[in-house]
Amino acid sequence: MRLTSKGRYAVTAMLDLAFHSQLKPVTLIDIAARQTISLSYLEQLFARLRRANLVKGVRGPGGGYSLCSNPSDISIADIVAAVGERIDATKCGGDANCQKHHACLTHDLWMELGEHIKVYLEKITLADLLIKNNVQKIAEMQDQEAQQVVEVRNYAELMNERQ
Amino acid sequence: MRLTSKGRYAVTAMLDLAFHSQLKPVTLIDIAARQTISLSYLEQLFARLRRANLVKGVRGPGGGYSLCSNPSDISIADIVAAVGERIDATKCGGDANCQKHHACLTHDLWMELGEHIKVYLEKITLADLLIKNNVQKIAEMQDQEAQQVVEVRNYAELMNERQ
DNA sequence: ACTTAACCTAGCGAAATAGTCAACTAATGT
DNA sequence: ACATTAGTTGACTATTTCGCTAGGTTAAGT
Repeated sequence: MRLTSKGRYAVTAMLDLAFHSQLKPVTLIDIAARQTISLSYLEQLFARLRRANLVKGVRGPGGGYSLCSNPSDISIADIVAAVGERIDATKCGGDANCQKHHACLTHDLWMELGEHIKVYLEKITLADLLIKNNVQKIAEMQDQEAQQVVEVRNYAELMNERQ
Repeated sequence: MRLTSKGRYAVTAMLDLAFHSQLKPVTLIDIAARQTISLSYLEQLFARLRRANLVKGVRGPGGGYSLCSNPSDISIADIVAAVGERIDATKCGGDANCQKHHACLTHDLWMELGEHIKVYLEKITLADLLIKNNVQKIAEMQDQEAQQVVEVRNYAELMNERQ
């Protein structure tokens, strides 16, 4: 079992999407900037999220990604599974052949642990996270910082043109 | 977060120990044979278990390892932590500096998940596993198989001597 | 002395992670 | 029509960890 940045990035990006894609699609460039995730890596993750029917992409100017369903219908378990993070804690993947065709001494323990975590993550949806106080505060701060970056960039371009 | 064979082996070995070390210490050779774990790898794991005061080693013939406390006082969380498996699911290890000195959008989610798993594993002790039907059945079968291996080995040695 | 088994250290091959880089295709605004 | 934006794909890579091997040293029993 393993839960790494891959799954964390995926959930963070999906949450960012849930926040900002109400009106129009959100570009990966924006998400990458706000959440400080490598753009190329995000692209890989979103390829998987799209294949799992969690997001849809719109091409061309003004394009980007948006959610396929309501935030209340997308669980953390869905997202984590979509990017291929293994929640299962057994060695055998549930086949009960961990030790020479038989189950190992602790097979049941890991099966139950995996099931436990799965149920926990299935119960939490993007909508649950959206209404959390802390999440809203952080998201607002990120928006402000991103806005400042845009302003600095525009200012720099302006000065460049004047030269 | 990550739970690999390292933690699984450690718990399995400790459970084997709880089963067989009632009367006298158990050698890692026996555990390695019963649980099909590499002996050298087991030695590394037991070095950590010993440093965490979960087991004590007795050198010399008739030596081996035994538990430091009652099986009911040793939780799975203790064992997993002793061999250094990270249960924590955050990127920052709880420091809340996942994103440029601040907490990332999903920091709380991973904190709570980690805490949830920790509590779950803290509640399960070696004694809980010992009384499980499945565990007893598997352990008995392993004992029989190990006994057969010994008999085959003795027979082979006997035939060798006759040559 | 000799065996047994704990204890210690260094290193290795395979796999996975967390990316990067570059080229390609598809849709849109002008 | 054409440049721009956005998404897709694939190959490549530095780094880390895992599971394990190989070799030794130390301490205790017989």
